[in-house]
Amino acid sequence: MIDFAATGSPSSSVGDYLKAVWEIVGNSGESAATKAVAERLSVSPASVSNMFGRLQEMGLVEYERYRGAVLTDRGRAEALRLIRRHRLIETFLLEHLGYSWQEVHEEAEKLEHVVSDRFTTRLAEFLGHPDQDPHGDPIPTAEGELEPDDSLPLGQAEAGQRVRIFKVSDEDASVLDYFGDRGLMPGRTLIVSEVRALDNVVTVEDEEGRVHSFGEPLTRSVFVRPEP
Amino acid sequence: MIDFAATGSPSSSVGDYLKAVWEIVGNSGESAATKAVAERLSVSPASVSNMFGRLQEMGLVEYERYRGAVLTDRGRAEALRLIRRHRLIETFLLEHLGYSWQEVHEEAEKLEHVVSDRFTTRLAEFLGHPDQDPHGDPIPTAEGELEPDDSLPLGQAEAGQRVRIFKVSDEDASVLDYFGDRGLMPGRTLIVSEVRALDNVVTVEDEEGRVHSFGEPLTRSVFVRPEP
DNA sequence: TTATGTTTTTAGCCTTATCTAAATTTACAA
DNA sequence: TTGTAAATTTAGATAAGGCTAAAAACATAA
Repeated sequence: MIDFAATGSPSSSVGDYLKAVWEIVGNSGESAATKAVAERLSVSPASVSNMFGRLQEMGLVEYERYRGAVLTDRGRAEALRLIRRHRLIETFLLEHLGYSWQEVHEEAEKLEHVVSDRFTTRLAEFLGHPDQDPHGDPIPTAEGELEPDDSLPLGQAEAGQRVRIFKVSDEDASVLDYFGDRGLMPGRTLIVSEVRALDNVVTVEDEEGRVHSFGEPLTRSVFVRPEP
Repeated sequence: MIDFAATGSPSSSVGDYLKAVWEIVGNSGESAATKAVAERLSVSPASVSNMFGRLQEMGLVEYERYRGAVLTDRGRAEALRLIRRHRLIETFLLEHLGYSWQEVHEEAEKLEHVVSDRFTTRLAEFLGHPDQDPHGDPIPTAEGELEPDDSLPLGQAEAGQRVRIFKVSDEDASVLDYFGDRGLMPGRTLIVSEVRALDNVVTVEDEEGRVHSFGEPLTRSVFVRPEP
C-alpha cells in the first residue's frame, strides 16, 4: 500500500496517467512516450510533459527529458490498484446491474477514482473474489499481483489450430458488443480454418459449427490461447 | 432533468453547495446564510460568497449580497438528484456490502458525484425501488419528488404517547451506531414513559420491554411519528 | 443614534490541470 | 554529416476552487 500521507490520495488525473503508462508499456521495462500517453488520455503532449515532471517529484515515475517515463514500484502499485478497482467494478456493472459492454467502461473509469479500499475489498467479496473480469482480463490481487498473460491476437493463430478465446480487448466497446452479440466471449473454443496472408482475414468455426471471418482490426482485438 | 449542455455535468463542488443549501433550508423558502453553508462544508465564508456568485450565473440559486441564497427550481432539482443518489448508494452499501453506519456516509458522499443517471436507475432496480433509505430518510423519486416529512424529534413527544421511530439523523454516525447496536431503528415502536422538563431527558420503553433514557443530543437525533 | 461586534464581501494569492504557440531536441535519410 | 520532420519541452494563459487579510455592511444594545 502506498503512503500518500503527505499529499492525501493522488488525484484522479494522476491515477489516469499512471494507468496509461502501465497500459502502454506493461511489464516490458520500456518507457512510455509523451505522445502515446497524450493520445491515450486525449490531452495535449504539453500536458503530459508537465505531469511527468510532477509524477517524478511524487516518486511515481522515473522520467528523463525527451526519453519518456517508466513507473517506479510505487507507481506500478498504484496503477494496479486502480486497474483492480476498474475490473471489479466492471464485473459488478455487467453481472448485477445489467450494463452492456458499451456502457460499462465509461462508468468504471469514473468510479475507480473515488472508491475506497474498503469498497474494493467488500465488492470483491460480494462478487466471490473473481480473478478475471467478464472479458477475460485478469484482475490484479489486493497485493498487486497480476497473472502473466500469454495469449496472442487471433491474427497470429495458425490454420488448423484449436484455440480458446482468452479475452476481447476493451479498447473499443463496439467491438466488444459485436462479439458479445455472436456469443463469442472468453472461454469459448474456436477452430481456425484459414489465415489468409493476402488480406489478413481469419476464418474460424465456433462450437456450434458457425463460420465467422474477421478482418484485421477484429483479429487484433480477440486474444486466444492454443488448446491442446 | 437539468440540461447542463453548455457546461457538462456540474462539478462535485457545485453539487456539494446545492445540497448544503437544501439541507439547511429545505422547502422553507428561506435563504441559506453564507456562514451556515461554510460550516456545513468546512470551507471559508469567502469561498461560499464566491461560489454563490457562480451558482447564480449558472441559474442554480438566487443570490442577493449579504442576504444569502435560495435554490431555483433547477438548483433544487439538482440537489434532489444528488440526494437520491446518495440514499440509494447508502442503501446498497449497508444492505449488500456489509458497511456499518459509521462507514457508509463518507463513501456515498464521494460516489454520488461520479455516478451516472443510468447507474442510479439500475441501482434502484437492483434494490427493488426502495422509497426510504435504511435510516428512514425518504428517497426522492427519479422525477425529483420528495415525500413530505411530518415526523418530530423524540424530545418533542409527550409522555404516554405510543410512537414509531421514523428516522435517525445521519448527522452523527456514532449516534447511528449507538441506536443501531440497541436495535432502535426506523419502524420500531416505543412507548414514551416520561419527558422530564428539568433536564430534557426522555424515557421510553421498547417492544421487548427494555427501558431507555436519552438526553438532549440523542432526543434531537431520533425522529418519531405518533401511532394511533 | 451611535458604538460595537458579527457577518459578508472584496482583493489578492495559490494549486491543479489543462491549453496553444514557440523553441528545442532527437532521429533519420540523403 | 547535415538537413528536415517529428517529438518534446518551455513559456505563458485560463478556469475552478480554495485560502487569508482587510474592508464593508448589517444588526443590536446602550
